[in-house]
Amino acid sequence: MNILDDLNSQQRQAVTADLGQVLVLAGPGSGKTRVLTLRVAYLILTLGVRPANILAVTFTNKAAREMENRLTRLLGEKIQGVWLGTFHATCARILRRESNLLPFNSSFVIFDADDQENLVKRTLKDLNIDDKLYRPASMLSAISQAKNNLVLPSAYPTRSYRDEIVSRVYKRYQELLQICNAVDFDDLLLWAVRLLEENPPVKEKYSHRFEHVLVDEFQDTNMAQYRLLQHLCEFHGNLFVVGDEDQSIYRWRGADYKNVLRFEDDYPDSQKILLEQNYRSTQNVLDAARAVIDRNQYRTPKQLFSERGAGDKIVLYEAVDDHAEAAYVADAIQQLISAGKARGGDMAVMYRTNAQSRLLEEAFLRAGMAYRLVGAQRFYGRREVKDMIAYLRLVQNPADEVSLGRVINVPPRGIGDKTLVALQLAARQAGASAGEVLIDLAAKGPDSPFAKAFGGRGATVLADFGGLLAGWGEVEASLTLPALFDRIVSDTVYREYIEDESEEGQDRWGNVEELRLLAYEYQERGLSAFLENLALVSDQDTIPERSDSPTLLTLHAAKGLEFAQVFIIGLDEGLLPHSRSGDDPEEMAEERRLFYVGLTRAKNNLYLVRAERRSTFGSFEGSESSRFIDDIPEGLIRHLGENYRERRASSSSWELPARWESARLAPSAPPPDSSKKIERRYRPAMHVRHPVWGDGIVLNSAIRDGEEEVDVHFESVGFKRLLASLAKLELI
DNA sequence: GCGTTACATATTTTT
DNA sequence: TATGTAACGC
Repeated sequence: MNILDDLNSQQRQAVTADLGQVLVLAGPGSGKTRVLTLRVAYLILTLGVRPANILAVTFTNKAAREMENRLTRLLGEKIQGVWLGTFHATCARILRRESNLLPFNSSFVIFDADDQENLVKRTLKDLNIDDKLYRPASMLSAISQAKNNLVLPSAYPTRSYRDEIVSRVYKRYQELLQICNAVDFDDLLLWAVRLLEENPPVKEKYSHRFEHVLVDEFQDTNMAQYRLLQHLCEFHGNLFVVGDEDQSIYRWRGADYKNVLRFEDDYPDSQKILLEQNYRSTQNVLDAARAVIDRNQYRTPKQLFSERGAGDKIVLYEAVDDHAEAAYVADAIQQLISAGKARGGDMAVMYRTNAQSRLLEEAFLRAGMAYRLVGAQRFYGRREVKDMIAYLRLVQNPADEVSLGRVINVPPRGIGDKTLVALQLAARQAGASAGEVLIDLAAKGPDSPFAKAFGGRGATVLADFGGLLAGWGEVEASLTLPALFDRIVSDTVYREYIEDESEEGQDRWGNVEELRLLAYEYQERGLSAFLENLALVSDQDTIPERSDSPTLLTLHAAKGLEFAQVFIIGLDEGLLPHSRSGDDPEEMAEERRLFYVGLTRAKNNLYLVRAERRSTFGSFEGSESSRFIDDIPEGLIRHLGENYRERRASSSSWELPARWESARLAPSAPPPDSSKKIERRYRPAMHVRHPVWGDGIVLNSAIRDGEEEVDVHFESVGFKRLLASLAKLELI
């Protein structure tokens, strides 16, 4: 069997493992995708399993596509029928098939993060809850967490007053989703699990069908996904999962690497196979990575080894400040390129937070160097793109009030807040969807029973909009998708609305055209397939694959990628590990894994970079070296930078061009004149009144940077820190 | 409905 | 620092 020829013994053991439950723990660069793909090929070619009886799930479209390509190369036509896709896409597929058993119909739309936020805001308004005290983002994360753990609104625990609020918001949020004939990302999983649990025949159908279930990145599964897998493989019991606890970096999205341990508990007869040979990195890189990750608990220790030799030492560069840090990176990369030691596309700069990319970009720009920034502004997040998608969604699903709210007055057609609220009210009372009311208004005009609910002008403009909607609905079946798209653009005069003389306007229209191009590809499959893909495809998929420029990206975005030269910047306490991880050991362990993921992206060289001082929100502060650096054995490191000037002077290496010093910003302005003393106007225990927050008591007051900062406890909102010069505080 | 201003806020973001 | 947003006034 030639597909097994190039495998090492561990890989071969995994690919040809006996049926039943198999857990493959695959270190970075150990060929896990290869093993997964070959396992599918092995099932089909050697064991004669029919493709339609195989389900393979991944987390990203990219991973799914990658697998599909490799399988096609191996199997050709024989891959036809394999269910291969992301968790979410797989669930959506099942839900559409079984929608008669669910509280929404098969034209349901999938709400993305943006839509969710809109809906939660509306929920809060509905329930008269202060969105300052109960932030939509925090409500959503609580709801998401509940869904990931399969907790329904009725079962939401109410241990505190806050829980009580969340519970009410969760409940109402779900009702609104249902009114909109929509589901959110988490619902796709949750509903799929409920569908299987509450309808035994359905579960039987799918679990009979899927003789083999295979899973990629298993360490990133949450409770809902884990349960789903259990149900789907219940009948045949063939569950093949591949993952690496050490690369679990999505805890905050509900992922629980402990599912790896759970798997072994739940399936005591399962086989466990470790892939420990690394084909990517030099031994020095692996040794450093291992030193870092070995400090984590609850994991299977692995002995990663490489046959690529020790390689170069890891460079640790300590810059004087964050500007110098960025300048060093840009310079070092330029030197590498001009010395012919690397190509731009071989290099990446990784950081903990997106904000860190700004200084890098500036440094690259100043040096006249091209770069590729991952995850900056998202194509699908652009306003004009979202607008067009909202129109299309309304055609498919007129009940979608979030999309309706988005575009009913875009371009402006005189439908304000009041009219919109009246419309929703009328719809609720009639037990109809907002879209139906609009269409009825358009058809019957003043004779419509709804006309009375609005002022004369309101009824007219709403009817006009309803007319548009109804018109699109009629032609949807007969027009191709791009034709429908054009019709909407022309009916709404959308181009004239966004395209002005400015470059920005041109860009905007360009984005709309790009979306139309995408619609063109969906001529055959139609509107609903198009919308589903838009919802389930991530922005990562829109990144151009090929480029010969260095890549700038977050550590999260780097997972699964590899580069010859890797720079990791910001190795300071507070940034990596991030201060938000606080003293929670689980969070700290995740920060460590994140660093580990970054380290193991490197094939040849690693550059760890930090700054003695960096500016955070305006103020300039000294920073401590990251604790993770201390974990790397001294013998693997070569020191450069601020603290090591002597060594630098004695070495004639290219890592430190003299130029970088001049690349730093001009000396900063002299410190604010401290001679002009500022008097403290507020003292503890003073009673004050704020125009917004009302009455409060001064807790403390201090002069900082020539400004008086006052800490006040308000009766309405609690603790606030204010600038005396800005806040209009009144003594009472 | 639009532009201005004041102010709060500031991780990561596979789907 | 710089950015987004929410309330305010026209």
